[in-house]
Amino acid sequence: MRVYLIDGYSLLYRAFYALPQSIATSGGLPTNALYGFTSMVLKLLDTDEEVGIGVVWDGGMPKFRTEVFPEYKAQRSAMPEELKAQLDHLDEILEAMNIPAIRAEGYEADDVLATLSKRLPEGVELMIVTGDQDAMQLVNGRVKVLRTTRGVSETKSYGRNEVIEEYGVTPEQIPDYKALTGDPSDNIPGVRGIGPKGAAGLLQKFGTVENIYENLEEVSAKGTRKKLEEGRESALMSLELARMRFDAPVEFDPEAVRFEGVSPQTGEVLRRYEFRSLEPRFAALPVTGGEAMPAPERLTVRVSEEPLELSFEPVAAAPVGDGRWCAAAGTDEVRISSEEPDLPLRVHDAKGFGVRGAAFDTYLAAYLIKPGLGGYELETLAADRRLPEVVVEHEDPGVRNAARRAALVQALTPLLEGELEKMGLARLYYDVELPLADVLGSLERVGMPVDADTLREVGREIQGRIEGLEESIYGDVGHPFNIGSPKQLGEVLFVEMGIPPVRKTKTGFSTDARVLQQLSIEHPVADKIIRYRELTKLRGTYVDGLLGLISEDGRIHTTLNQTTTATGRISSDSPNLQNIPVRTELGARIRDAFTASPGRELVVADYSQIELRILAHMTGEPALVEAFTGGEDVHTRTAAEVFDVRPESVTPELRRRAKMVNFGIIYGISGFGLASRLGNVHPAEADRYIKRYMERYPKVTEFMRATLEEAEEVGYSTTLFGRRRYVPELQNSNKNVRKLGERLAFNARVQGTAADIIKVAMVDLHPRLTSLGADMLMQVHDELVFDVDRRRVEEVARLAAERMVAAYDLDPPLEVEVKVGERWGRVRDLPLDG
DNA sequence: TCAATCACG
DNA sequence: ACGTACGTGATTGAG
Repeated sequence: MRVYLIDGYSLLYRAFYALPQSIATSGGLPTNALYGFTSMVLKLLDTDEEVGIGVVWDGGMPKFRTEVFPEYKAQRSAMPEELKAQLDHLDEILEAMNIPAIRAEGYEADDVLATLSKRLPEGVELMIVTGDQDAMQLVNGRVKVLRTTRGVSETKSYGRNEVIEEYGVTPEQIPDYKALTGDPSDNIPGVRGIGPKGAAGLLQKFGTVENIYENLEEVSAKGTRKKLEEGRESALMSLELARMRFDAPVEFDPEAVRFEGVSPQTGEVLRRYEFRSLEPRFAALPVTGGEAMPAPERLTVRVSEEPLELSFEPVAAAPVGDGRWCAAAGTDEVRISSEEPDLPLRVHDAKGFGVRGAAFDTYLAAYLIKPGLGGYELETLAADRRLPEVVVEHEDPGVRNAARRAALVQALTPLLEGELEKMGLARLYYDVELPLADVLGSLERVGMPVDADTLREVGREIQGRIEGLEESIYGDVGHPFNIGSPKQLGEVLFVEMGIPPVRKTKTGFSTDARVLQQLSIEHPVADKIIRYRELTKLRGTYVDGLLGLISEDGRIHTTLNQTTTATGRISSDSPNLQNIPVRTELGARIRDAFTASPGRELVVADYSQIELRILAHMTGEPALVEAFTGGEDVHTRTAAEVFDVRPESVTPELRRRAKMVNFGIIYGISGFGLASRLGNVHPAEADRYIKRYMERYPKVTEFMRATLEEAEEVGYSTTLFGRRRYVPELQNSNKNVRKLGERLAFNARVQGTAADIIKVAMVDLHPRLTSLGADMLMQVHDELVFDVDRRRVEEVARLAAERMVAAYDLDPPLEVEVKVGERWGRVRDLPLDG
């Protein structure tokens, strides 16, 4: 049997430094070392032969070497935080994969490996897996070293011949070799001035260090002899250090390391670390109950075909797929039902399965408990909470799966309920998120009416303009090329035409709108490219894209995601109706294709400056609160404060800058960032704006400080409604990542509170609209769109504005503006005074 | 599949 | 000294 013994820390460090830090879970946990380590293990196990595998770790401080030489390994700096954070998780992964850990108290991993290499039982061949060279001295007929190269993606196997080829000495001579050359990583000094070539030559002639010193007069080169003489003491001490010890209290037990398969939990564990690319490789591995660990508890579920009995208890359910459902009343009995399940139901993703009025939704609960994970699979939630595996006794795979899911939901519900309660999220859950799922489901089903003819007409006009621009651009450049390829465009502008590049991206020249804007002053072609980009964007995403998504009912039915954002906002996809153009003239014409249904008008109600009002409320900053309660224009007020002018002297340009400053504050500001948005303002100047803002609005400054202090302590920041955003970035050792964490923590409070407020308004408004025969069509973060009978426009507008303002008793109060029109791109103000 | 770009709040 | 504004989703080109 071939046995792989991995030098744990060696491989871990190698993986950590070889792989990019950008490998991390969506929750921010760095996983590069875990990924590299796991990938290597999978590589070793990718065989049909019988193998053994284990990981060898240091077992406490090695007394022996510190006595000989106190500075031993003193050079090694402390483990980086990002690696430390991964260490515990590696235990979990290896445990799940049934890979044993091997260590001996007071002995280093090297010593354990050395001892084991001398105690191989009959029929065992040892392969030592490591990222460094120490183990080379152990190589013999039955022991080889597998060393990682090029990071961890490739390996090289060292037998006796390979060692000789690379080092010029035999494996037995490696300690002597290191005693001469030294090894900085182990702080072995060696002999000053003797390198690999010299050491190999000497050892080829004399065999050992001892022999070299006994026959020093035979060393022909005078310089070398002198160096050896001076380094005698150092060489002998180094030899002591370089030799491994073979007396660790360990025995080689092939049965303990024999690999028979990974535990059934491995899939869940790897999924939790988001190692998606590794999944196919581990799927090929055999699975066992895992002798080393207690067999997992199983929950066996019986399925009955009898019709579901009515019950007053909530019932967990999952769809079978053919209109029937599996319903779990307890976790050990599941029934199939094709009845209407009017019962209060517990489900996972009610909206996704068309369930209304759910009593509990594990999907939404998991999101509130930890937003920003990117996915909330039922199986993952169950594995995270160490739920037993559910086994269903039924022949139909569809039924089996549905029954299993129903049982999991039933078992998870009380756990998640308890977590929500403990975290202070129960109200937000039951009063807002859970009812909101029904509202969003309704918006999706109703859909946005779209006028395809308008879209096609705008499309034709855009197409004409694109063709004209293409010709003109080719003319300027001198030949045709793919304007849509940033690579080709960069080549044309900055190489062929010799225009000095403004910025670089990771892969080449930056050609984004800001760069082109800057170039357009001297080079008219840049402006044409800007317009070309705008037009092709409109054509591709909004004309062609939307036309392809109009349903037979003449409407577009988007999907509204309730669990995707880190801040609590909802998002829209397939298509995204939250980014329909509005800012340019042509963009607004695309928006015109979204219409009211016949006989109706669109009513658009949006919160005015909701994020800045929230900031005023949360900070209690008088200057900010007054600006709103006094009905001032907040950007003008900020301009007056920051630029130190009277409000009536604020020019449009100053107001524009102040508006940027206000946005910057909400996003978490830096002078450089602000300057780069403002253009023609130096970072130092922008820094002064910020400094001035902080002086004029001291309570905002204090609030930011308090937010960070708390987030650092508890690990998350909260909205007014208690919604959390975890900010692991604050613990990162990289200063820039920590700075990012500060911005995230602060911004999430403001953006998240705004998201909470409009969600409350939606839940409140939806049933009231139904009774007035009006439809809610869309939510765009701070704005709601309604489809309203002409005769009821004013009534609905008043109701919407009133309920949106009432959603939260803010100080300064919330304010809502209402617009009306047949087309989304042409809505006019609807004054509602009195 | 990833990076660049750009649409929205 | 160093890298830099928050949150999304869709399209495109290129490896």
